[in-house]
Parts: sequence; structure tokens; C-alpha cells
Amino acid sequence: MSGKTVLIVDDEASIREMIAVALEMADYQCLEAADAREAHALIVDRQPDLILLDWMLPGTSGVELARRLKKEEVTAEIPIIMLTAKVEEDNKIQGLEVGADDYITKPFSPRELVARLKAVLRRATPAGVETPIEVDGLTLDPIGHRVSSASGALTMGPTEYRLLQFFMTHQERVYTRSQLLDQVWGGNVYVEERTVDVHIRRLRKALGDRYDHLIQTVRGTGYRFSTQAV
Amino acid sequence: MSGKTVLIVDDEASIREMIAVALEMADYQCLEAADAREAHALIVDRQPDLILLDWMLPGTSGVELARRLKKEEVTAEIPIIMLTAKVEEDNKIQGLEVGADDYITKPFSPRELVARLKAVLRRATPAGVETPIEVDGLTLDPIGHRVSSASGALTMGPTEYRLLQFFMTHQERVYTRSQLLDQVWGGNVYVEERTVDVHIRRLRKALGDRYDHLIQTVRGTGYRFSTQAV
DNA sequence: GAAGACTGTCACAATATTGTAACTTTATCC
DNA sequence: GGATAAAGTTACAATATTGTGACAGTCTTC
Repeated sequence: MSGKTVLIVDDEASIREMIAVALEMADYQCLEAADAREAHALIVDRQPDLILLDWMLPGTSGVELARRLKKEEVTAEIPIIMLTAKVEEDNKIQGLEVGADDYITKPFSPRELVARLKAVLRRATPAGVETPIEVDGLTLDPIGHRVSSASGALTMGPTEYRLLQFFMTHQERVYTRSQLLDQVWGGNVYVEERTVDVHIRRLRKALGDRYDHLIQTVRGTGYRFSTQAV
Repeated sequence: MSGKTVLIVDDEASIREMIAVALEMADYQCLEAADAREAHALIVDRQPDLILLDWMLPGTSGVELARRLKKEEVTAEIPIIMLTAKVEEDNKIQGLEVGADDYITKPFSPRELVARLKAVLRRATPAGVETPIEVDGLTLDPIGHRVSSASGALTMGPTEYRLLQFFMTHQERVYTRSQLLDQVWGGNVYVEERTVDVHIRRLRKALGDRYDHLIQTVRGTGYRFSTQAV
């Protein structure tokens, strides 16, 4: 249910597959890329929660890719774990500079990989997730799993809650129905796009007259959470 | 059964493991962290009863970490024992300032470690844990191991008591079934998640109509103890 | 060693949530 | 202004989640 998405970037298919199998057993969803280009496309498209990046890559090196990713706004906050044959001090320093969050030296056990990965994700998430988010008196408290306004608590279904949480952490940006299905429903569900509309409707209803204008329709595209008038 | 949770923060895995083995034999549950970040994540996540902190840490020093922890509300009352190669007066003063509760100089015997640790825990517990907790007339008295309301004593099984105690010391926060199993049943038991539901039911029943609303169901997630209406 | 309390699990009941289809309303384009 | 596409709404059946009572095994207590 909490299935985070992990992007595996390595040029050896066998290694990718080995990792993917291990991660899927631990309920992570996997994406695979063999080089920097593929990686980049998948990141933009699927917005993984974590990137497993091989130190050596054909063309651009892993370090170089990491550096590029950390510079871009979209990808800057995605944690990166470097896979390296042998961490040398030099590498480590270079890696830390570009912002890798952890290192794993090959060969490694699946158990270790999953453990490290959990640790990194745990470290990475709290900042954003544990703090209550407030907009115009509408507050979402992720710790208590509550939404409230001045006039009291708002009740809504789990999906509406997740939808609102996603929107409040990604304000002022339009998402297509398909992106919302990916982000809120989680990767590989087979659900009609119009279903999003229905949940948007339910969310608006739960928010009430006072706040339903925050969920804005962008005709022909999707929806947006915005504090600015349409 | 009284298994307290101890967080070991040291960058050397071998030392961590040595300590962990010693503590586990003495019926403590151990968590391990190699650096300040991991430590922080684990503290937030698992809320240990005591922290064993190495003086020297990569990046942030142990002293610095201790200072930070003592400042934060969540962690301020968790006792800290510093591990140092050799306590010099200078260190000691610095350490006392940041609020470490004891020092142990490496190398130390497991026996000594456990003894010191017990002493610190004995000293530390009264403040936080032995004080009765009261909510809306419902009182849990950890010393007498009793729960009472205006209309008299409430009886419940041991598990229900621990569950209530956990909830009353962690109010307004949602816990998943798996987290409750970790926290209330204790780390490594293999029990069905639905068992939590049954004990929640028993606890609610024991609390009676007057108080059972304090245990709230958060559909799709878990349970929460809250004085606020749903 | 028997009575009683406590636990964990199961099966079934009670609810809440979900996705979809069908229908209505609103915006857009010519 | 009418045709057409897109989004809003509602109702409903299917599904998922939680509540509840019962039961057998285990541990306590006297």
C-alpha cells in the first residue's frame, strides 16, 4: 500500500533485474533504466521516490548524472543511493558533493539493500510529511491524519485524504488525471481516468463551500490546487 | 518483558554489534544508527527509551547531536549516555552542559554497560513514565498499574493496559496496526495484524461508553487516541 | 490439578469506500 | 447560437475494511 517507486539505473540488465526482484518482494515498485537518457525520461515521467544509481554508466558517468539531477528543480529532492564496486575515499567525497544519500558496495545482499533503502526513505520523507500543512485556515495534519478548519474537523475517505495531501504538498501546479492516478492511487492500478473526477468531486464536497475553490479545474488538462483565484 | 528500547549511535558497526549483543542478553531491544541522520530518523520513528551516543561521529559530532536532541521537544527527556575513548575534564563539562546523563569510557565491560544503563533508566523513568496520566477524568496510574474514572476502577487485561498506556502517552497521533504491534507487543513477535483490532475492541469495551470514543478508528490506516471529536 | 483469566485467530456481520455508468451541466469552437 | 467535447453529479453494485462474538490453547493462581 505504501509502495514507493524506485528507479534503478544500471547498464547491466541482470543486476537491474536482481535488484528489482528483491525490491518488489519488499513491496516497492521498480522502474529500470540502462543509461542517463532513459533515466531522465523516467524521472520526469514517473517521479520515483528514490534513485539507485550505478557509479559507472556508459556515456555519462553516474556521478555526472547525480550532479545534474541534484541541480534540477524537479529532481533535486529525490534521494539517490550510489552503487559502487568499491568505495574509495575519493569517490565518496565526490559523491557526497553531488548529494548522494548513501552508498552500497557491490556485491550486496538483497536484505541489506532493502534495509538501506528504507532508512534513506525514512530520512527523506519526514521533513515534508510530518509537518502540518496549512492554507487559509485549512490544516492537514499528517501525524494525526486529520483535516480541520476553524469550524472543526473535516471528514473524508482515505482516497480523498491522500488526494488532498498530494495537492497540498504540490500546490499551484496542474496535474493530469493520469498523473494523479500514478501519484495518489499508486503506479500500476487499472482505473478509469474519470474516476479521478468523482474523487475530486468528493473532495470538494468534503472541503465545503469555504474551501472547495482551492481545487481548480483546468479544462482539457486536469486539476490544480491553488490559493489564487481562477 | 520490561524490554526497554536502546538506540546505539556509533559509526563503527563492530562496536554497535558488540553492545547490541550484550544488551539483548539483558533483555533490551536495540536499534542501531551509524550517524546523526540515521539516529534522528530512528528516534522519531521508534522512540527509544535511552540513547547510547558515541562521542565521535562522522559529520556532526556526538556532542553536537546530543545538544540538538535535548533541544527538541520530542527527544528532550530521553536520557543519553555518552561513549568516549577517554573522558577529559574538558569533554565532561561540555557534555554535562548538553545534558548527557552518564559517561562510559571505552573500552568497557558489557556487565558495566548494562549496570550503568539500568541506573540511568531507573533515574530517568520516574519523571516521564511514573506520573499518572489523566484525560477527561480517565486516569492511568503507572505506579499502581491501575486505570480509573470518576465512577470507579476499570478492569482490563495486561495487553489492553499496555495499549492504553501507549495511547495515552502518544495522543493525537495515528498508528498503524504494525506500529502498534511493534510498540505494544514488542518488536519481533509474529502476530496477525487483525489481532490489534480485537484488542482495540476489548480496550474500548473496558473503557465503557463514557470513554470508548477516545480510541478512534482511522479507516485505511490504523487507530488514534484523541480527545478531539472525530 | 482444577478454575479462571488471557491471547490469538477465525468466521461472520456491519460499515465504509470505491469505481463505473448514466445523466446533467458547463465551456468551447465555429 | 447550436454542435460537441469536457467536466459535474448522482446512484449503485462490488469490494475492502473494521466490528464483534466465539473458541481453543496457554498461562496463572490458588
